[in-house]
Amino acid sequence: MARRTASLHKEYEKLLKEYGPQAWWPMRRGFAPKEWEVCVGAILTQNTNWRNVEKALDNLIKSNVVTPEATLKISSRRLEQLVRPSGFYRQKAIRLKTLAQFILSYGSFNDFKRIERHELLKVKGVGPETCDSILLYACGRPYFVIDSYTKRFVRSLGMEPANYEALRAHFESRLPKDVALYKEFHALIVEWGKRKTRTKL
DNA sequence: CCCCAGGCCGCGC
DNA sequence: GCGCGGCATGGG
Repeated sequence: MARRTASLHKEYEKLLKEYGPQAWWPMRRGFAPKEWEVCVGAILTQNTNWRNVEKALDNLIKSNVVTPEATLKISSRRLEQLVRPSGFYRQKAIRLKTLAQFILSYGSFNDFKRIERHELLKVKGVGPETCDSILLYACGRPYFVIDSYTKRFVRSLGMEPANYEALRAHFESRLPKDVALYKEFHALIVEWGKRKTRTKL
């Protein structure tokens, strides 16, 4: 176990060599998403195919609902219709408004960025994966994201994934505390997962 | 027609 | 602290 897990960084290097550097968060319209868009994506992708999330993101962008302020201002009914393609749309509309309100209560997004993890986890609709996605990809903080792809990946290495926190500790304790590395490794794992399950692009 | 997708909440136990 | 049903759309 120790030998296998100690080589986690080598698994990273293998993926990097095979796939090349990935976008840190799915790139849309040819450029990297803004911080709030990452938060929105993290909520909308909960148990949902990213393709459906993109449709919802397109709707939000077309309607210029691209900030926490605009997300609070729009009616719940309208917001529901915009995010509808991503599924669970009533829940997700609520979660977006809740998160927007929460972030704005910090004043600026930059102030929000220093939030304690356990505080962000208290927000209704923000579970461990959504939380760490926001912390890593929107706040630039060194928290390794554990999602279904990550669990599949460690299983492919011959480990049984433990609970979320244990798995996160597993990654974080065996990798240099490096935000860029965490982002890249996670993106590579997602790419790995998509290639493995892809039947058709 | 059935299964799945980058979860999370609320409940019962 | 863990297991389970509910939440909903779109693609294979």
